Amino acid sequence: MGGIILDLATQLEVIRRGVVEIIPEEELLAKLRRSLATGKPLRVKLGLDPTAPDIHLGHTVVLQKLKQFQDLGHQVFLVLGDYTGRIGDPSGKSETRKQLTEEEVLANARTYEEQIFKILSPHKTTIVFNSQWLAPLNFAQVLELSSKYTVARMLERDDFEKRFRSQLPISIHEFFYPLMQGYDSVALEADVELGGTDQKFNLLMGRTLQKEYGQEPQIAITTPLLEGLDGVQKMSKSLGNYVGITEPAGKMYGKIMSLADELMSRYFELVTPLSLDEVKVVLSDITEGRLHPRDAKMMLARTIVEAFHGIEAALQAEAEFKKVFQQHELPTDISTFLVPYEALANGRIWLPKLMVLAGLASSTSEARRLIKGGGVKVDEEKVTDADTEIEPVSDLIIQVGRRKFVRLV
RNA sequence: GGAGGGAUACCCGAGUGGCCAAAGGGGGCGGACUGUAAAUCCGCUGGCGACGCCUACGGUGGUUCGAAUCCACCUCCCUCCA
Repeated sequence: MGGIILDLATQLEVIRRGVVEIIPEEELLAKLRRSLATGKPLRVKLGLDPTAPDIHLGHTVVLQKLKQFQDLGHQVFLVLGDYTGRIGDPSGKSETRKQLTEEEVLANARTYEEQIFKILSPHKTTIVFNSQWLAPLNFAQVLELSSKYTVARMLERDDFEKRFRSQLPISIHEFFYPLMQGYDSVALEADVELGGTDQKFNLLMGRTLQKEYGQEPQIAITTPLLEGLDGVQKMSKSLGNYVGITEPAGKMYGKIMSLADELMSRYFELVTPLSLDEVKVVLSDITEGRLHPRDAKMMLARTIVEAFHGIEAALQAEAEFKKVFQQHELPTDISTFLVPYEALANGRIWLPKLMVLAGLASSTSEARRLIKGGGVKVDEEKVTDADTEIEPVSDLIIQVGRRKFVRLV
């Protein structure tokens, strides 16, 4: 339904925007042309490996590209790699990943499904699990699949090659990951597969296998990888340098504000809906002194939060941020803590103990360190004596560092 | 199947009988500076109402006044030969 409405040039322009490579572009052209002529949408595939169940801003780059395809009227398939997830994609990793259990994979996949529709249109998206066609394969079929590719070619892949050269272990089963992902394309008869640049090898494997199985090869389209909060490594949950799309507005805003300035342009380009021209204007305004980098970053944070939480929440997060970090005032919402009666001695409590109970420190030893390091304030007064005992009157505010607050009740 | 090497805190990695709660780096946390950051500088980075005690160097036993360090066995990893 919906059908293909836009002409070739427009489609191509939309598809090209922000991608790293289209391999090969002429074939894409041919496919699009045929699709226009026949009215048959292209089958566009994106595989997700449900190892870490939270979608973050890094994923949104490729998801947005997928969304564009579906807006153009093409048929979008989201392959949840429940079967492949059991192996763990070795792409870009220098070591063997741990294998997940079936239960873990399924639970993660369900979480993905819930989050994915913050970006994609549910009724235009087909979600499939690759166990559907991988699980029924028998040993002979698996052998046949593995005979379609050689060890030498497998070792061409950058990360395998590195591991092989530095004599790190590569399990045989890891060779199956690209084969399985490629087979997904065969099973779906994909016309296009999307993926981050680190997926290039796997995407090309799809082409190879489709040819082997007598199909027209898919087009591989790669999107840039978004750097994580550290600005160095790609955003990933396991590295902890991510912004999850379901995170609360305030937290999301704060995380984006903590980005290094140099990273702003990447985020503007890859995760905001601003056009490249608009981004250029923002950047030149900064370099020419018309726009304060901080204000640009606030605009970035606001725009991103708005995309996932709406304009109201975004403005509120921004107001809160200004209040706490620019004016150094107390935040509006401070989580409260009730001191248990039995923790009191003569109506007083030892501060480190209170901090542990209230979740502000993981141990009294850590609490002592924080106090000695000058990071603890009680009612906005710095405390430096670790032996301090306080009377826990209600509305007393305990602050640790710049961002952890607790109000006693 | 045979020979050799290794496992140290969140990670990497030094330490080969007491001076070791364990060098150094990374990461993290706190402070200063800022624009919130980055960069830079300083401090902290096992637990315990603590100038002391407890738990810790893959696991289990042993030698010793004393073990991360020496011995035995076990587990896991790697290398070379086949």
